[in-house]
Amino acid sequence: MSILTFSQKVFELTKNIPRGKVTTYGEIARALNKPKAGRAVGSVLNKNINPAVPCHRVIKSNGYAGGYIKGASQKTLILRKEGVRVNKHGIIDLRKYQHKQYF
DNA sequence: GACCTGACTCAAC
DNA sequence: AGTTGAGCCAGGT
Repeated sequence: MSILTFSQKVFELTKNIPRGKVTTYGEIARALNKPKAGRAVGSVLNKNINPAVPCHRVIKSNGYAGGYIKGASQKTLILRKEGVRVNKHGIIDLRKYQHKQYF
């Protein structure tokens, strides 16, 4: 049993994602040994307001940006600004930009 | 404690 | 290769 709540762990892992890289909701879930909790991860980040937690770097497993408190368009805008290439269809190449430290 | 919600995922069409 | 539906989980009511 750990002292940190699920939410706290999600936030901590998200903080570790470097600029110019991304990870997926599912990956964070797997890193927490809960491979099927991707949806719960999204629910947690949905409430994030802390700028120290770069939740815009967490995207869907299919390459789409996914949701964002300020709108999905803002999310892709910030990612591009950080050097992540997002094609005209809003798709991000995970093979190239995914942060793999959790493995 | 049952019920509902959602920034998800993946196998199966 | 795009869509669909069922499964799953934490949190809030």
